[in-house]
Amino acid sequence: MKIEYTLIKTEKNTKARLGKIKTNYGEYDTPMFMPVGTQATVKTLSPEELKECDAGIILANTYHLWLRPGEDVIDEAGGLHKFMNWNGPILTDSGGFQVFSLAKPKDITEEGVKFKNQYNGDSLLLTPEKSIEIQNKLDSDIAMSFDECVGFPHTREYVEKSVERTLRWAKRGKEVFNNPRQSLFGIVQGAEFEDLRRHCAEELVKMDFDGYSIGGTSVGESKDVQYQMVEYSCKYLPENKVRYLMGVGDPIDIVENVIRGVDIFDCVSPTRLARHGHALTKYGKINLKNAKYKKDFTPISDECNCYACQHYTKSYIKHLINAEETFGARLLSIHNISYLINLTKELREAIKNDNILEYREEFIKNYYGRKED
RNA sequence: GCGGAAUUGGUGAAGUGAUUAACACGCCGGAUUGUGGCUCCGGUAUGCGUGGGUUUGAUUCCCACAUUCCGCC
Repeated sequence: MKIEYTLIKTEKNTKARLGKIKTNYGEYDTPMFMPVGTQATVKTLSPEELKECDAGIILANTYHLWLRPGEDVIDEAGGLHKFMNWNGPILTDSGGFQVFSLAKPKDITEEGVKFKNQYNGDSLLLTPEKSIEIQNKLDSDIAMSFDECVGFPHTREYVEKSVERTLRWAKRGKEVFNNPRQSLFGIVQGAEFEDLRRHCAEELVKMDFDGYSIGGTSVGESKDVQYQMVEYSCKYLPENKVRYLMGVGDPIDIVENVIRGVDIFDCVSPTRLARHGHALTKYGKINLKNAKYKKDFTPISDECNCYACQHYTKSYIKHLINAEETFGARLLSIHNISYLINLTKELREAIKNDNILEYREEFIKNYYGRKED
C-alpha cells in the first residue's frame, strides 16, 4: 500500500502539525524521528533493541546496499525487511546525499552521477532510474527520488541549474517506479532561495508524490538559514501529505522545525555521538569521556526510562567507552535514540495542548542553561 | 670488591654545545547532522638522575655521587 498521511491538527500558534501515517507495518504518530541504519542495521543495535527504543520507521541506504551486498541478494532474500529481520517500516535514501558527500562537481551530469566504488575502486554510474530500480528491489516502504543535495557555499546560478536537474531526475525516477507496495517521495531543493524552493516544491506537487522531503539542509549552513529553508519549503507543500526533513537531528533543530511544519526527521547523530562517547540529555549534550564522570554512579538521566538508564551508570558506560568496548556504544545508542524519540513524543503532546512555544522556551532554557550532572 | 653500560614527561622513546626538547601511546578538552563506524582537531616535560666544574652558552663535554642492568672475583 501507499503511505497515508492524516493531519489531525495544527498547533494554535504555530505551523506545528500533529498527524498519523499509515504504513505497510502499522500506524505511527507524527512528528517522529527515524534512526539511521545505512547498511541494513542501525549500528550496534538489534531490531529488538530498536523496538524497545520505540522506533517506528528506520532508514537504510540505497548507495551502500547497492555496492554491498547488492540489491539482487536482498531481493532473493525476500526484501530488506526479511533480510534484516525488521518488521517495521523502512525508508531508503536514494543515494542523493552521496552525490554531495562523495562526488566531485564534474562527476555530475544530466544522465546521473559517477562514483568510484569505495570497496574496489570500480567506476560506477548512479542514475535516477537506477536508484529507483534498486529501491524497488530492496522493497522498502518509502523510496526517495534521486536528487542533488547542494552544499555551501554555492552560487545562485548553480542552484538554479541544480534544481531544474533535480526536478528532471524526480520525473525520470517516477516514470520507472513500479513497486505497488512502495511509496515515492520527491525532494525539495533550492538552497536558501525562496523562489527556487517554491518552484521546486510546486513542480514536485504537480507530479503528485506520496510525500515530500526537504533536502539541502544539514550540510554546514547556520541554524537560521536552515530554519529559513524549511519555512520556504513547507510554505508550498500540501497540507495532506507528509513532510520529511532530511538529515536533521540536533535536538533544538527538531523543536524549531516541528514548529515550522515538519513531520519526520532522520539523523545519524544519535548513533554516531554514541560511538564517540556522547549522550543527549535534557540539559544538553554530555561527553562521557570527561574525567568528571569517572566516579559518577548515577544514570545518564534520572527521567529517562531507556534500558541504559534503567540499568547502568555514567561511570560504567564511561569505562566501556574508554576501553573501546562496543557495549558502551550500544548503551549510548539506545539512550540517544530513545531521547530523540521521546523528544518527538513531548512535541506531539505540546501540539495537542497548543503550548509548543512555551515548550520551546523551557527546552532551550534547560538545554543551553547551566548543565546539571 | 673490580670492570663496563645506562639514567630525557604518566609510558615507550628520539635528539642537539646555543631559536619553542621529535614522534607515538596515554591523559585532558573539543568536533561530529539524508553515516566511506574505531575518525578528525587542539592541549599536555619552564625540563633531560643529584651536586659540582669547563664554556659567552650545557640536557648534550668533564668530575664526584646515587640508582639500575651486565660481566668477573
